[in-house]
Amino acid sequence: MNNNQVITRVAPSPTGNLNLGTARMMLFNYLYAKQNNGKIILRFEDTDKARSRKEFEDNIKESVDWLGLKFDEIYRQSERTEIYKKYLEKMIADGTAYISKETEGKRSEVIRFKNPNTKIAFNDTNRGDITIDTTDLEDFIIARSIDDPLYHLTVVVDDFEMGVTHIIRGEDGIANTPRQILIQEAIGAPRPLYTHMPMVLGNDKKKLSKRHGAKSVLEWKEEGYFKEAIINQLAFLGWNPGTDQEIFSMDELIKAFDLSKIQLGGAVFNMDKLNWYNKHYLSTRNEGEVANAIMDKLDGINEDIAERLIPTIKERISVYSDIDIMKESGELDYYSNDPDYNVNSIVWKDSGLGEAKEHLNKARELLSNADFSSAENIKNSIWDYASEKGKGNVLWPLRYALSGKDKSPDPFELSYIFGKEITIKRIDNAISKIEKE
RNA sequence: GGCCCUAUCGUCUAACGGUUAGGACAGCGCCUUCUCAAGGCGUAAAUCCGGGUUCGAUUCCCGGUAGGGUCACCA
Repeated sequence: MNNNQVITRVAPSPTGNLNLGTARMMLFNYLYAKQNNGKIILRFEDTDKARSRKEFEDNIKESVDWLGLKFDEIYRQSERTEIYKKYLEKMIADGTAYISKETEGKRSEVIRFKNPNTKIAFNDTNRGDITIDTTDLEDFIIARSIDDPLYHLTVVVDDFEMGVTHIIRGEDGIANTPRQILIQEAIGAPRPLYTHMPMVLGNDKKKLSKRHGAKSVLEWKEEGYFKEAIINQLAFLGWNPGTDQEIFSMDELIKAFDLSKIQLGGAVFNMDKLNWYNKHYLSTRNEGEVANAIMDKLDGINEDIAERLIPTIKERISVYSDIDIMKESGELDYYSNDPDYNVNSIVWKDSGLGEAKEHLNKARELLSNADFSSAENIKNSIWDYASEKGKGNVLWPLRYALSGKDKSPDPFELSYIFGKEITIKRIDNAISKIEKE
């Protein structure tokens, strides 16, 4: 047992699903522990029996597993009542706590801490010395009863019992620190090192919350975000390596992480940057895995077409859920249904309807004899003609005939995706539409 | 409101008294191109204000201002 071993902890209360803010706190504790060959403890602070739920605990566990955060030890405070009781009894015997008769509140009797009413000065590793007068804290309550301890007591006892050396927590913990130091001193616990991280903010600069549509880690996962993107994004919220490197794997983060470089001011969560990270990781992902994921989202589209559509989709999304958005906006309709045409749109710029028809006929002929095994081959079959007649004059009507949209992938790609039969059919449809005019 | 924390481009940030204040995302422009997307190149954009200290302040100190946090028999 090494007395100098770094031990960090993260202590969520299972009263909700794991959100990004807490996940970020876990990440920093994890990085710091790992880079110092230390330990990290996960402790469920479930002393509030009314609000704590097993399903949230499960959600938190599943989330950290997915993120790749491995904890060395896991505890549940509700199973440690005897330990807290021991300290409570000792404190009462010592006179640092006492049983108090109450005239207000839910109980007629609670246990209060005997506040010495001093100024507490503590050092935050990054913020320097912070001094707070504890007088207005009064004799705060540390337990509902001897068997029913409250947060401040359990935190201090556990951090002591578990040998926690470094507390890395949110800035909102600053206000709690004096109370906890008071209790440490009462039970003779050493003072750990404190680092308070800036909050994650929404666009309105307020603490990120459900109101901002803040999603749980698993919900991000459901949308198709990669854990690498989320970890990378989270790491850069309130920290940076001081170099121009933006992309970091977990191992690189462990090496590069520097607690002293943690920012002091709050950081706004930037969705665009997350999407950028995710697109990056999408591009470096195993192709088979990506193909399967995209394929799943493309149900409802003919399987052969969907198969050939995959690379086109991959290039156009940042995250898999973008495909759902494309579907809803109708952007994918022409992959499963022949489009309707607005005759005027078939024509490229100021060229005429007759000309469009002529080029479509020629394109039909060339494509009938073309090798459809790749978009490149299709392009080759028609490229010379298009170059000669003007690419816009030929390619725009062709592309429009295939998609019925002003904006779409290029006609070679579309032809390849559709295959010869559908390609020819749609050209015929467009031609007959022109003829009906 | 009391107490505490914070303050560089729109956003995330670099700078540890001397820089043309750098990078990334987003934006804009150009190139590529039949359109869109992707890609390449480029461009615009910041030291909250006022006092000090100093030969010299983004940087150190003080005061404002603004933002955030916290004031439970929650954690």
